[in-house]
Amino acid sequence: MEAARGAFAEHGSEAQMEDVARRAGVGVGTVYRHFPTKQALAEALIGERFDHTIAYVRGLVDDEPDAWRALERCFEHCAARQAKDRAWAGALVEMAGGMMGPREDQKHELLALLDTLLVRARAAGVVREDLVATDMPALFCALASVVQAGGDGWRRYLELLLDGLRPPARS
Amino acid sequence: MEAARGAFAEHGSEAQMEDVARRAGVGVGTVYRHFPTKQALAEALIGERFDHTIAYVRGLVDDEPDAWRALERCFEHCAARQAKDRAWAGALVEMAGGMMGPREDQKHELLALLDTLLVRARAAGVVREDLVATDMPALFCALASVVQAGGDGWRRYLELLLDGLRPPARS
DNA sequence: AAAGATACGGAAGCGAGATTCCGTTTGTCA
DNA sequence: TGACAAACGGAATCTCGCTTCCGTATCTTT
Repeated sequence: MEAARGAFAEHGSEAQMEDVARRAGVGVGTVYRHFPTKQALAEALIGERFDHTIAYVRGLVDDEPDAWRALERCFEHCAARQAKDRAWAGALVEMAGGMMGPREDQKHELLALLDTLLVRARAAGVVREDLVATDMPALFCALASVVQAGGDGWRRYLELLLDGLRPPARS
Repeated sequence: MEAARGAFAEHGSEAQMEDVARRAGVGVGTVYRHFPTKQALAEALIGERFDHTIAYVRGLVDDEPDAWRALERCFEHCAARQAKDRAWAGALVEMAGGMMGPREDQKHELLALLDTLLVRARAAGVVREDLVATDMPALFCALASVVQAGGDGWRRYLELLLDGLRPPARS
C-alpha cells in the first residue's frame, strides 16, 4: 500500500485519501485499515523519507573526504528529492519552523550528522565560520521553495546558495 | 472593510471569510456585497501589495544612487513585509512559479523596475553577471520560506543570500 | 411621517474531503 | 465441503468553509 507515496509526492499534504486508494487499487476502507488517519499515513511516509535522508548524509560523513563536496552533495540530494516530492518539501518547512513535534529523534540525528559535516568544512576553511547545523533546515527550506516554484533550473539557484556559504574571503 | 488585510496577513490564503467579517465587525453577507468571492478579495489585497512594492522599488530606482545598496534594500523590504504578511509570501511563490495569470501588467512592471536595478548593479560590477530580473521572484520566494519558517533571525539568511549574489571575484 | 429603496446580519444550503460502517468476498480450519 | 474469521470495497455520514438568501434595520424622498 506504500504506493501511496506517489500521491503524496505529487500533491503534498493535499493528497486525497480516495486518490491514494485508487492508486493502490483498493477501497478507502482498506487504506484506513493500515493507517488510522490521513495524518498517520503522511507521517509514516515522512518518517521513511527522514530515514533515507539520514542514511544518505551518513554515507557522506563516512565516504566523502572532501568537506565542501560533501555539503554540495548534501544540498543537491535534498533539492533533487524535493523536485520529485512535494510532501518532503513540506516536512522540511515544518522542521525549519518549530523544531518541535514528532520525529524529534530523527531530526536530532540528522542535525548531528549535518553538524559533523559542518565542523569538518569549517575546519577546512571552506565555509563561513558562522554557519551552524540548525541553519541547514532553513536553507533546505529556501531551496525547496525555489525548486517548487520554477520546476526547472533550480541548479542555478543551488549554486548561488552555495556561493553564499563560502567563507567571506574567497579561496 | 479592508481591515480584512489583517486576516489574510495572519493566515495567508487560509484566512476564513467569517473571520474577516468578524474583524470588520460586520456579517459575512456584507463582505460578499463588496467582493463577490473570497478569491476576489484575496486578489484585491494582493494587487494592493503589488502596488506598494512597485512604488517602493520605483523609489529605489529614482533615489538610491548606490546600485548594490538598492538591491539590498529591495530584498530587505520584501523580507520584512513577508514577515508580517503570509498572503504576500504566497503571492510571490505564485509569481515565481507560472509567470502567468492575472496582474500580468503589475508583474511586468515590477520586473522592469527590478531589471533597471540589476542593469545598474551589473554595470557597477557589484553583482554576478548572470543574475537577471526573472531570478528575483525566485529569490524573494526562497527568502519567504525562511522568513516564514523561523520567525526571527531571517536577517542572517538575507545576508547569506546577498553574499551569493556578489560577483565571483569579490571586491 | 409613510412608502420605497438600500444595506445588514447571520442562518441555511452546498460541495469537498476525511472517516466510519456494514454487507460481501476470500481464505482457513476441521 | 461447511462454518467461521479476516479483509474488502465503497456508499453513507460528518465536518468544515464558502456562498446564497431572506427577514429586518436604516436611510431617502415626498
